[in-house]
Amino acid sequence: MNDVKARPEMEWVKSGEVRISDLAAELGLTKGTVSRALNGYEDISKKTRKRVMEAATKRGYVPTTQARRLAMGLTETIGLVLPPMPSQPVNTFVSEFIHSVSSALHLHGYDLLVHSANSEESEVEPYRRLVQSRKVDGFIIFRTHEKDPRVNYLLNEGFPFVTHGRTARMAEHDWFDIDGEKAFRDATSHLIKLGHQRIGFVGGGREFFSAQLRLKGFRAMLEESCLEKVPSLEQPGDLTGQGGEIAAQNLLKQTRPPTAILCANDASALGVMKAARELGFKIPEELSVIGYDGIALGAYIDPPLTTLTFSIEESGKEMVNLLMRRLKNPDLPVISKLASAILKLRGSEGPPSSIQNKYMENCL
Amino acid sequence: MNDVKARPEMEWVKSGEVRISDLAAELGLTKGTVSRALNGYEDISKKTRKRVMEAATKRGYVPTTQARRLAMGLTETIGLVLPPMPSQPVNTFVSEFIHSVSSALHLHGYDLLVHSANSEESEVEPYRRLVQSRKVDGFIIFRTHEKDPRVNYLLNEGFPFVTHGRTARMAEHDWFDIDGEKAFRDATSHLIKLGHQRIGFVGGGREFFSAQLRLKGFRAMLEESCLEKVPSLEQPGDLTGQGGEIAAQNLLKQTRPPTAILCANDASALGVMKAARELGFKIPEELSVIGYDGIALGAYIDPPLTTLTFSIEESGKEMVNLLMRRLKNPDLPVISKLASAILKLRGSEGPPSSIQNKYMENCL
DNA sequence: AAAAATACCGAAACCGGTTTCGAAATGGTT
DNA sequence: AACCATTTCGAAACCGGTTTCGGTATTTTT
Repeated sequence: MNDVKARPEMEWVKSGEVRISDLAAELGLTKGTVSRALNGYEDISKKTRKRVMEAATKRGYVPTTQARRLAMGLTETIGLVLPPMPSQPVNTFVSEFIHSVSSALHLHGYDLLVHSANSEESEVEPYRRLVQSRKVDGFIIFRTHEKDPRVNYLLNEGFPFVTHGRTARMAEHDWFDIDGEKAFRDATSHLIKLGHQRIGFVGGGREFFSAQLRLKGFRAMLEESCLEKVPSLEQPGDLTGQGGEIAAQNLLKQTRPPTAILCANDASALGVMKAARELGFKIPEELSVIGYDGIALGAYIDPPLTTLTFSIEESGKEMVNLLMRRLKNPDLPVISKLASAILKLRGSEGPPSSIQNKYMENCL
Repeated sequence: MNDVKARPEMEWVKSGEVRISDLAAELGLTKGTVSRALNGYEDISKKTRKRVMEAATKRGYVPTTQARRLAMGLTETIGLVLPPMPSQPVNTFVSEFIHSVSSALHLHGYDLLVHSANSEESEVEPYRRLVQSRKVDGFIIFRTHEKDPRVNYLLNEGFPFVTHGRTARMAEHDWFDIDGEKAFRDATSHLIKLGHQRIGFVGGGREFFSAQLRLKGFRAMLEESCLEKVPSLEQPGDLTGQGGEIAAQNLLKQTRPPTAILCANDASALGVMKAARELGFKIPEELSVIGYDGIALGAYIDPPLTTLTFSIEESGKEMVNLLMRRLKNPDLPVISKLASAILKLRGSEGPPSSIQNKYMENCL
């Protein structure tokens, strides 16, 4: 017995050089047996299992992922397609989100494949390619549109996915979202309670469903508080600082400018603050500004930006949970999860300089 | 002939349902022949090639990636491991970088696998796992340390990778870097020309090699300009806003505070500006601040942050080029590329309130 | 002790492609 | 017409695993 072991063998092989067939030959078994031993099949004796496991760890055997996945008919990979980068990256959401999704997937033995879309081609093209080449088992989609071609395509294909954000077809697919409507109701309510009567709104691009919901929440709270809806106080935006600047100029140059501005995101809010400074508005004394996203940088500007914030970490985790559930059982009914944002008061809002409560009394 | 075609066939199959064997059977060929026809082998007649190609597009055949890669013995995938997220994500570098790397890889037919490291385990662990399971062909590494365990591991394994940033072993591996030393020489020189004599420095963590090089450039320019090196003016930092705040307090509470502060990145600079405001320093009149990174939001604060900036887009592209070259021919000599940052003047720096040029005359 | 049940492992098919090798069919020469 | 060179394709091995099925060895039952 010892003689056999005594013959010179390689002390150490570089990682990934040991195949299952090598192990099998070394142990005098077939690769099928080795495979079952390592994967916990019941038809392997304790003794052989132990032999196999020990040899595997000793030789540093790790199964080749590609081969295993091919044999098992799955990719254990989730795709995430980055939208075309705006010229001005607006916030740190994407990197945080990727980080969170990736680590959550890892707990389930899944990998994250990140693809980037270029702006020339159709939005669904990357998805189509990934589906057809069978590189992924499912998708994480974010920044949904109301009528989202990606969602349409995947629903049509019957391909698993979860969205961050709702769509027109949200009854047909799993989704996770932040309750932006409620968030903006809260923020609006906060401003109204501070005494604001003329509140401006900087939107986030009509294409994003979430932006519409935020606007909806804003309008709803205005109506609930018996404040008249002034169309000129609702400005479109594009989620960038530049868009915020333009919108703010349109708002503040009016004969009766708003005393507060609610922004669809923090980047817009920063643009608004810049424009306000340049037009001579003091924040928060003469103008309150509230953003959405909770970016860390908001705490370092003057005044620190009051914002609506939520846990990106949690978002990623929840979405992965939804997706894993779907992959395990494609026929389960669709479910969704709505998380809420919280208003983080940091100082860019306050009571208006001259409080006029005349309208307030009319309500209720 | 027509009879044969006239029998009912499926009009449309869902994506990814056609295998090469289906195509072969349909065409009366073997899968080997079909494969060679599709891959441009010369031993296929024009006629059959055309037949095969047409049938392939008609049936929407796309080869299964897993199978192809297994057969060809490569993964066509590059790994990128995200470092543990700081509690306050500081900038948009990561998402931009991922986007750029991903789209550059895509041009070469490669995929990007994004993994995230959790802080509990060793830094090399994710790399080890990816190497052993043969999930990737190479790595993109960023935020290098001078003595980088990841680099050590991969060099030892002989596994291909490219770093963003130099290391102690930079002669042994391909790398891309921004010339932070030159950048900080430039920035320091700019401040000196404006008349500053006492310049503070907020570092970026001793563990990052790039931070040390920036400090080196700062010191070199001081010496070149015959300004004395004051140890108390060099404060450590951690690339976060909070770190910047603390460093700035240490600098500005001194009996002779600096008239300008150079920061290892923009996030630190924002922290510095916040602390300066709170201590009553007017920027840029009483204190000049310069950052590094060129984050877009820096343009929206008051005053807009002067910063050193470079193209992340280009960084990603260059690194992918280096890596692709390495993968094609592992035995090529190592090469590197050093790009330069440019000083983007936005307004957070200016001449000191009281210019004292007495020391200047002594130099040369 | 013979029969039946069980434990354990080998053999082989399979996942879906790629690539090598050799044979048949075609074409060109003499 | 016989012969050799090319063209063209089929057959089969291979990548590195997983999983089904069936056959011994071994144990349990009667």
